[in-house]
Amino acid sequence: MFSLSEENYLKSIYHLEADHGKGISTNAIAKKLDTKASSVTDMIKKLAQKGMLVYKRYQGVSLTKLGRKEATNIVRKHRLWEVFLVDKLNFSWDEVHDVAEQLEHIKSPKLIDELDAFLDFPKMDPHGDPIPDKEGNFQKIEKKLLSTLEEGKIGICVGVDDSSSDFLKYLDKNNISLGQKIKVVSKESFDGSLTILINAKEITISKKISNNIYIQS
Amino acid sequence: MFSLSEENYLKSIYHLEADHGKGISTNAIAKKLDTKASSVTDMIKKLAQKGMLVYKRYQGVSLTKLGRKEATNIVRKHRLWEVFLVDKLNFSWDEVHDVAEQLEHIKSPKLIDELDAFLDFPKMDPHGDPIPDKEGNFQKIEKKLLSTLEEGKIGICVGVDDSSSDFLKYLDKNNISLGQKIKVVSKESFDGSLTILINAKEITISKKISNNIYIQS
DNA sequence: ATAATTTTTTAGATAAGACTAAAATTATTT
DNA sequence: AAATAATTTTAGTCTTATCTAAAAAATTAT
Repeated sequence: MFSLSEENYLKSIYHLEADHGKGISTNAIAKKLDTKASSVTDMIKKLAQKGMLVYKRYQGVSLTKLGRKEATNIVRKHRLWEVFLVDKLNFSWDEVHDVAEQLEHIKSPKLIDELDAFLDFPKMDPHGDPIPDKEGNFQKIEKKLLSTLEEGKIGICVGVDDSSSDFLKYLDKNNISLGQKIKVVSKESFDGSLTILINAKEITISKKISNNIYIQS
Repeated sequence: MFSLSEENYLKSIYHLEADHGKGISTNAIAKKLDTKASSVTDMIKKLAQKGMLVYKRYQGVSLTKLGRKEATNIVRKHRLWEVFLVDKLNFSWDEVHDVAEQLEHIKSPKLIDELDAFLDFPKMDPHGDPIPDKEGNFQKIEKKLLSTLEEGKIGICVGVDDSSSDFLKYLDKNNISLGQKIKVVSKESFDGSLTILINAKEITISKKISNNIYIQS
């Protein structure tokens, strides 16, 4: 069994590996968890001890198979709870994160599989991120950043990179949601801003925004 | 905000007060929480500091209005989650306690009220215990112990005192559930054992069992 | 290649919550 | 009412997970 803290470390390292490949630095983990590097050193020693990751002094860490399995399960729980909150309890996609952050640590062999069934085995969470199945497998979704879409092309929103409440509220305000059809009308080469067509309405978004929206085209 | 530990103390003291009236001894709390009296002393000092209970050295404790409100809310959460687990996730009534024990500590202003609505504002949990509403009010259920029912009389099972898995499994095995009609066929004065009629079938139960079943008659 | 900088680790401290053992208080007997 | 027993509190220790400050190692710049 793992403590709440240990689980948070495993999850963070998992996400960092997904974004930047193996070999995660102490500092990167510290930044992700908003803690100090010295605290990270202590914890990764403990997790290495438990066989969850490989650690060599000054060399950063990589999850072991076991560690990845553990982390995947936490991610699975997090995302299933998010679906529950949105689908069943009327949460909006910008409200779910903090609560799911707590719910993901509930320990029960039966609970999460029943929840999965109750939700009808969803394949992705409210932000378009894939939900691992019981065995830890999930389908990789073909996606690219909206910012890479060429002028005149059409894409469908399949996810967001940033899941902060502020960003998601911005999207809501502009009618951007999962499954939404988006057409790039024009692209400003100076600052990378995009004019896009949504529901027959044109809006202009900054490069920073289009860099956080995933589309399928 | 309260820590997990503080919440568990508040909840235990609340239950002890419900059973034995005000003025709960250090030892009683220690026994309930399976901890040492010295640990209890430390914690009740802290909770007294926070205005959750009244404490005078060597005199035991009583919850303040605020403390009771806090405790009631935890009980509300616990029981709502129990309903969720049984009604939606196919848990049986002997499986819910440990998971609800974890879920009751999830902190979210919105979560519990949405859950309440989602479950259609249930008035009691799977063991027949009342669920406090948002304001902390709940209806007291008229009930008495099956052991006090006279020969020939009929009652309806409305709750259980002991919620241990073993006891609940015993009840399942003998078709005793909430709402079940029970007729006392005969009463053995020697050991207080009861022969009862359930679904046209007679079974004999010990005094210990009948002392843990609440009925309405 | 050496100096300066950054990153990482170690050492020692702190807070929460639990524990043991001993002292203080209250309750019960005789 | 004194003696004994039980309960409660205090004092000091331990563990987990944090922190700060300083030392060690690695990286980058000159």
